[in-house]
Amino acid sequence: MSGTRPKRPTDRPTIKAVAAAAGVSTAAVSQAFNEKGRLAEPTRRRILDTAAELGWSPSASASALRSARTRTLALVVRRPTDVLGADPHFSELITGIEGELAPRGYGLLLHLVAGVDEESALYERLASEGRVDGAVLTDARADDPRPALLRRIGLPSVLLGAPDPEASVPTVGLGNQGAGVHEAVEHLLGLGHRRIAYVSGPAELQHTRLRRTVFEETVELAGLRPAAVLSTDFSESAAVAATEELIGRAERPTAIVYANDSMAVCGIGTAQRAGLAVPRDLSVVGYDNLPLGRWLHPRLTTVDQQVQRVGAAAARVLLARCGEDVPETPLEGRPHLVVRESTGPATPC
Amino acid sequence: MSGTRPKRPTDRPTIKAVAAAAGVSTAAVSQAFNEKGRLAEPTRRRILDTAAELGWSPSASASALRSARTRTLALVVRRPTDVLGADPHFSELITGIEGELAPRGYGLLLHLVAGVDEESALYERLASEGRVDGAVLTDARADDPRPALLRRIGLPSVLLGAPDPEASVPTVGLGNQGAGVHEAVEHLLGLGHRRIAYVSGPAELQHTRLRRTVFEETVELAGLRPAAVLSTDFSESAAVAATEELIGRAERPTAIVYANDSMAVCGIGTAQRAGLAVPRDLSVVGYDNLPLGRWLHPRLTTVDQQVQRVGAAAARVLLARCGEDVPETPLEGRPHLVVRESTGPATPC
DNA sequence: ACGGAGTGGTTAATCGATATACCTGTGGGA
DNA sequence: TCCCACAGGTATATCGATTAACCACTCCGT
Repeated sequence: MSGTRPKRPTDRPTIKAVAAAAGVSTAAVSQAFNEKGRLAEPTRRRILDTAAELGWSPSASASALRSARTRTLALVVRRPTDVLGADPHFSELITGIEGELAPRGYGLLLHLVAGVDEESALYERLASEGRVDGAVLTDARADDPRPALLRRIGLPSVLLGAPDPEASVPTVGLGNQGAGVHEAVEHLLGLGHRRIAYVSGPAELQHTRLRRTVFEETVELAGLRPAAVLSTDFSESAAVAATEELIGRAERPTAIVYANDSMAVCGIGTAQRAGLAVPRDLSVVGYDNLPLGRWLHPRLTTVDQQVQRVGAAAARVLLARCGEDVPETPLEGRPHLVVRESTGPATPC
Repeated sequence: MSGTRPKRPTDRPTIKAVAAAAGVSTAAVSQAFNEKGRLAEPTRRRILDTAAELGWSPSASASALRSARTRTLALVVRRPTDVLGADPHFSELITGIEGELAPRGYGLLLHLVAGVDEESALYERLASEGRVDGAVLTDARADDPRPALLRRIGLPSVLLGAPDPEASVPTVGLGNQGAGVHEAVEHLLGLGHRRIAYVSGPAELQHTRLRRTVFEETVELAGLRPAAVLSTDFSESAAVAATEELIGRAERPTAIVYANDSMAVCGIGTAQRAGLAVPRDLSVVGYDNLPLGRWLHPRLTTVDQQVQRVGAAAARVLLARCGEDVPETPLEGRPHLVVRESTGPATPC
């Protein structure tokens, strides 16, 4: 004899044991679990009952091998250089995704990578090993190489970002992505601010460019010019540096809009440390509506973009691509400004 | 004919194709990739090269089925009632774990659950489906049912918490867990504080009880009594409520120690909102040393417990249990107080 | 009475890699 | 010269489920 049992400590029951115990063929057991084929209801019941009794569930590897479906999706998180500021953002996203996966027995394979190349290599490996049925792509970039890559290697995916019918993979995101920043700027203008600055994320991210453009347009539409537009890598230290630069200026801005909440929080801290009161001396707006913002003092005015709901929607699209029977719930709504306490009337200085 | 090819869109090369292309048997290819058996170095090279050329990696499901090893570990995160305060904590943990998994080709399967029962059911399913090789158990509880459960179902696991040789599964954590809180209290006493309160986490968590006990002992050793000890569920709202209760008292505490950073941040916000200055009117200490704390104003004094390193150590223990060749790097060190700006001299009121 | 359509299953090939047992050639010691 | 050890592979059973194809039986209309 050749091939031998690896004999793991766990000797779990197999489909054969269940079939024998229920007095049916293994095919019947499989059908009972997959709701395929045609089984009389009593038979199905009996099979399910005996399986429960024996504590049996189909082996994930065996069924993945045979059916070429792993019931697992991948989420790759690219970490910026240092401590990632966008982190709580991902927690929210994961919550949204998991909410759709769990009830369907799907799993989420999470990976952390350092850079773009590493990320691509990882997708290639995941696809090549057949480890997942699909992947959620976050942070759409300008000229993003990933959709083409995933399409080439045949791994279903969704891209998070502005809905784009032209894209080579489905894109999921709230419509009218600029609305949030637009609203934020209007809000500040309404409060009398005339010198408004924007602290942006990395220029290669698509949403970053869009928001920045909307910022500039909205300000210019009011007959003004942006006080400043600074780019950062989303890191806390960059946010601090940008803020210091801005409030150190002779004509310092009376309001700063940040590309995400984490940076806004750093910005508030930095301003306060410099002796400025928020919002009296400086108004601050964030983006993401992280839970944290509600509890700070002052509470953060921010843009809610419903990351959780977007994550859930992305998961649904992907599940549908994987042949799951998922309700078509199109994602509606748009980013909305949540006015709290970090913004106030402009005070001439 | 019966069994037929499911014919997925992706028709990836198989081990057979590689074997043929390299002019060897499939067994040889397998051995080349698993560094088992005896292959001449040139042969191994050639196989690896042709595999790379064809873009082949062994199918995860097939090799999992045959070898009974999935090269995947599970991390189940139990979410408290509402927005989880402990979240950034998990991000750190995941970072630590992934750092060890990635270089070895392991994956991390992440699940979110609502309660303890759901968590147990999930482990049973994961084990029963053979989806993972092991699991990291977070938040050790008093009378934690999970170690026994995982031992019964034969799923390797590590428990994060105070090292305990008695435990039925290996436990990973910094030694002398109480040291951080002890140091924090000594620090406050040294600053002249006499009315110190503690805002604790859920009583059923082991580390919570330990820290609380250490808090009480240290205070009493100084001949004082705790100003108050309040239990919460780690949620932001509970932290706010506890803080409001404390600062509303006639004899309000001059310092509050929180069981984690998220709550401490909420506490600072709440105190400031009530018109108190931190640390002038109230000193605040957190626990975890989240990145965020460095950027707030005032910067948060907190206890560093090196969550990342603990996560990495846990992963190593688990990998070793899975037969991986992992260096025995025992985890040393203990929690340390990081003094920043949220604590200051007590002012009599 | 007989063909056709259901109903409710079963049979067996197959997914792709792994691991044990086996085979073959080469060199060295007795 | 013979035999054994050993290096360097190969042959194949096997992991545990899935699924297309098939089969036995009942029921019904004509």
